[in-house]
Amino acid sequence: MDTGRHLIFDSSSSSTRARLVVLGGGNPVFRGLRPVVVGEERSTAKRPFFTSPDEIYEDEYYEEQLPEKKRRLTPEQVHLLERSFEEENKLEPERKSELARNLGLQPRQVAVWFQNRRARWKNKQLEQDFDRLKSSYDSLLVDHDTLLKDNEHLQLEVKSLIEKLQAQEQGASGITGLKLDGHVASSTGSGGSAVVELEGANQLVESSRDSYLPDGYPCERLVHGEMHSEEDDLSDEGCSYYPNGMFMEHQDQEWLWN
DNA sequence: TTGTGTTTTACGACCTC
DNA sequence: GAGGTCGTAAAACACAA
Repeated sequence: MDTGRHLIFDSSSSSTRARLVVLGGGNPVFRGLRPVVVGEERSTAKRPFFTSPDEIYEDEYYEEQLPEKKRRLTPEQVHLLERSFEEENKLEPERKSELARNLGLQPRQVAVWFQNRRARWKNKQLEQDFDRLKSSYDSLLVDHDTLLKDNEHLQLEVKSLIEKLQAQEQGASGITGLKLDGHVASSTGSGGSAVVELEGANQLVESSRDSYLPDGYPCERLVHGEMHSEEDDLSDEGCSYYPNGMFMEHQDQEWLWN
């Protein structure tokens, strides 16, 4: 990661700021030495490459190019830049020049500051989007788990009802009008619904449904208001306990995070 | 004081208009 | 060609040990 060392110089005698970039790390004297001048919007006045390691220690050069640390902008400068960024996060040339003049900075510094500020803003946006998606996902997950539990509960109830009916069928052969011809329909592979196919027994099932079905629950497929004929399709095909579009398998949700 | 993680400033490469 | 994004280096800074 650390590809080299930078020695930064500043020309105090002119507005041109010069940076000496020492590439390659290790002893700077023996590496590729390339002074890079950044001045008025990347001044073209570049100092040539050093031709020998000794040149880096030339007194004249240091007299001319005093060492400079990378300076942070003052809080006042940052404040003004922030205010300007809030107004418009893109920088037209006139605005850039004006800001630079007002802040005592190079136009290039203002441009760079805006570039970096946009990058930070974008990162922040991404973080916020992630948080929103994550909480939405977590909430869906809770709903999903709740529905799975409901479904499990329903299946148990159905099973229990069937057993009751079977017992009644055996013990009440003299009662007319109650003919059991039921079974638990196959569930969907995704923890889908359980449906009882009954003939003449809907009232028994109806009597217990309020105990576990939420208000407005789409359970018409489970218990119809009237007797079914033999031709009625009472399988659970297409009858999920999830409203349309709500159900998602856990593995199907992974795309959200990939 | 020192080691380490984070933020800020600055640049080069590449892309778009 | 100007100005944008993206990735990264390195200085500056914050902070725990």
